[in-house]
Amino acid sequence: MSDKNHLYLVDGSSYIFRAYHRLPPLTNPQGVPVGAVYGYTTMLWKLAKDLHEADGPTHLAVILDHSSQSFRNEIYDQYKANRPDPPEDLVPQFPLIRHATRAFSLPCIEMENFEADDLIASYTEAAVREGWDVTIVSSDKDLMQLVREPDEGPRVDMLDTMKNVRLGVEAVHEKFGVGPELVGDILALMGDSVDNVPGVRGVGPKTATKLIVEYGDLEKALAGAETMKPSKLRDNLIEHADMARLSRILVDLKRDCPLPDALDALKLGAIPPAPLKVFLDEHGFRSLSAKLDNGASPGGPPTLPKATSAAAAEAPSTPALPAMPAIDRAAFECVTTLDALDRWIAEARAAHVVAVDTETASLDSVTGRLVGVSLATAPGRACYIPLGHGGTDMFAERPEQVDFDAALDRLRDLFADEAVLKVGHNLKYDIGVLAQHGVAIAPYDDTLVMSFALDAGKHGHGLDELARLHLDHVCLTFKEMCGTGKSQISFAEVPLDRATEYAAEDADVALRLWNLLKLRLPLEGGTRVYEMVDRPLVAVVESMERAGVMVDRDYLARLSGEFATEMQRIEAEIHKEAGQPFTIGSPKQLGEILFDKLGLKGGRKGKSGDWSTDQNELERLERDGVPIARLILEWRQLSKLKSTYTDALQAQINASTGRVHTSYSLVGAQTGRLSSTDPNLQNIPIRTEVGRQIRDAFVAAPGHLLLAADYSQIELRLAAHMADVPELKEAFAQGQDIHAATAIELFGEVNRDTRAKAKTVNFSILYGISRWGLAGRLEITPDEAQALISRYFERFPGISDYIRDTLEGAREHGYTETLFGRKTWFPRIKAANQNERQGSERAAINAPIQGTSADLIKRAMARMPAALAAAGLADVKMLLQVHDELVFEAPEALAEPAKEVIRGVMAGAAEPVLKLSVPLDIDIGTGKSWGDAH
DNA sequence: GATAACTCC
DNA sequence: AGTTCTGGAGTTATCC
Repeated sequence: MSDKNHLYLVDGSSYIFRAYHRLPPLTNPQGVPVGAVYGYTTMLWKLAKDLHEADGPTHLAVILDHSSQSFRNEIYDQYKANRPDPPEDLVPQFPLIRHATRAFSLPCIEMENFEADDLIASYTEAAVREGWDVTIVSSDKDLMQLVREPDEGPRVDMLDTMKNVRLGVEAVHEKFGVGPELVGDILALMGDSVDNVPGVRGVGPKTATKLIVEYGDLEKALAGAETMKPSKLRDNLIEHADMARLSRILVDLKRDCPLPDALDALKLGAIPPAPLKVFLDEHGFRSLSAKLDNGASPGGPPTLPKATSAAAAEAPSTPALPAMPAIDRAAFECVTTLDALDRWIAEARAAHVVAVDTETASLDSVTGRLVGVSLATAPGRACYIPLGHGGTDMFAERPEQVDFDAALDRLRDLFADEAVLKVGHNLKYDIGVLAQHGVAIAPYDDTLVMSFALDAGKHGHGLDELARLHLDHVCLTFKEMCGTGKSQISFAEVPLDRATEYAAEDADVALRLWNLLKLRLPLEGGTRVYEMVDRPLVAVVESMERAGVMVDRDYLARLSGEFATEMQRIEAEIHKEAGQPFTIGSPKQLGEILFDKLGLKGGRKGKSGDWSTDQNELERLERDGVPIARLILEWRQLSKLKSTYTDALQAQINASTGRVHTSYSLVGAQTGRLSSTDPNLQNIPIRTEVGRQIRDAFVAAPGHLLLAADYSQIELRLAAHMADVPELKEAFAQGQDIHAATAIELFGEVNRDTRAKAKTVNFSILYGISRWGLAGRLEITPDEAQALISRYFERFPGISDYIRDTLEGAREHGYTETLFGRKTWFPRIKAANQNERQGSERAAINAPIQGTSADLIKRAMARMPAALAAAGLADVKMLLQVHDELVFEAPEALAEPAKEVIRGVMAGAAEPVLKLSVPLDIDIGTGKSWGDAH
């Protein structure tokens, strides 16, 4: 950070036009349109907040056009003559820009006869003469003439706050192909239809750049026209030379206007909150107002997190903090004696917080051998304790290290110390590794989970990514330590000095991130969901993973064999139908066989140019009476079941436990759902009879039963509650068939057909489907689908209100929220690209419902172990979660009593913070296998 | 590594 | 000018 003065000049007039087109048409409580003003206000907030940041403003002024007339009209009476009137709902926002600026106690400068651009140019000149840096907050191409980037001396750049990019000389070159000093010449040749700068007919940006680059400047290009070979361009240049010269004068910026305020008067300081508060409340800018109430004041210490506007969503969230020392890998200590270890442990106890990271020989927390532990006690204070480096056999060479057991004994006490908070990034992993050695970790904070609670949807949450975003630091990578592919080595083989740099850095970074994120949680409303749901869940989910689930290997092998035989039979039939052998598993070959060789009609091609052969397409062919289609579908199903389940699952059985240990990600789904990998136990087949057999491979241990408990219709229930639909709530309260009830509302009668349709509509609405999507699903026309949707909204007006309110909220704030306050961000909700935007809209409609459902089951999971223990059922183990279902393993005698405890915890998951207006019904079954338990 | 296909809620 | 074709996940296979 430099103590140099840095002047920010905000081009208010051009900003408001852009904001008007980019932001939704909000109105304030008085009904005045304020969308652009809101954008402007959040921009000022962000700019003022960056005071004291590197490259942030020390001085700031907003520059406005005084009127539509300026001295240029005297030079050329047609200047800006055919500019259209501003849109009707933008006009009342012009004066509000001045109000907003005054509310921030910032200088607002305008001057008769001069345009904002001229004042900006003049202030820039004056500041540069004083040796100040200048940032012009605008994306107006005319102002690019002012950019400068000398080897030494002041720098002038531009800042586009909407795209959050800074533009320097390089960007000018990119846009115009020449440096800033020649931009005026380019603009003069091009002309500008909006400002009615004539330019030369037939010359656009490309030709203008070509001419200036070739001849050197405007005058030389005009002079050179005479010698050009005859062309339309040559004629135009000669004919319009005078217009080009006039244009050059019009686009030139006046750099010596009188300055209404002296430079020093533009000094940026703490912004008095009182007038700002009045302004924010007057216009209903609630999120900013709340921030102000929370103590965040833009412009002066303390500087706190930025506004929760959609614009802010695109930038990384980095609150200003007391300065931390730079990350210095050379300062990390490699601990090789017990004395040194004791000193670090004492330091951690004194600090009452320690960041922890474990290194293992493989990436599996159940089998991964512990290789070392790193600790950090303060930013910049970190060490690595190697415990298992070197070869594993008795005679292998091992670098000097502390005694494994003695070190773990000492760490065990520290990690269980109630007075020392343990911080880690993805602690679930470290808890799992250390549990293998009888070491427990409590209390703890997890920066991965904290980041997710704050920024789900904004960016990833990996340690390296967060370090780049929040600490502007690039971490050493695992790849740099261990290599990749065949030559990859185990972390145990990494030399101690390198291992120390890598491992201690991770602990140091985690601790720094924790310092940032713990500050943001309460300010941004993330505390409740983090403390009540996600943080306690880390240990609960870890114990589920470690428990694993028993899988019957012989049974799977038998199924694999059956599937293989059946596949061979079908394969032969398919090849016979096709008249030649081919790879059925290749969609490309299959498409060619079906549509080129056999000449089947009605195929569609995807964007790769290949024929589509997906399930929809094959089912269509089947209906058209094409026998091969059915065979392919059957073959595909068996192939999927065999490769993904019956073969793969056998390989996933852990050799030492004899069980399958999945890994759950707490940050895997933007909505707050868990995800499951290695293997994914959340997509075990159930829909078809053949697939269902795989569920029978998941069995209870001898003397035990599996118990499966699932929420019935949870998302529809939550939709009925959240959108406040009396008819649906009533139907749920009376335990009615909800799809049948919907069918009555939609079609006036219930039969198989109308119920199935109603069910489709119910789910489709939750997913924000369009009429075209529904039409495809129900095989009706888009018009009929639209009629159905309209009728649904008419019958359940709460649903259409919910959708409207959810989308408005997402556009205004950039995020949606669950009933428990979990945020999901939608940075693309205002994307110019329609597909992207509508995709975000559908996701935003669904996220509060799916996310609330995820919150509920997670709350149930977090409470479950204690509830079971309190009922004397500590031997009942929670094993699996499948979004609305929990699977337990219970000693046979405990299965019945466990049912009631589990039902109680699940049904009461919303309480006490929330009273739902619909009951939560739980279906519970038991059996020797997962299949039986359903 | 990308794409298409399929599995689940 | 012309299109819009349900949300959230993970794994396997083929092909480049």
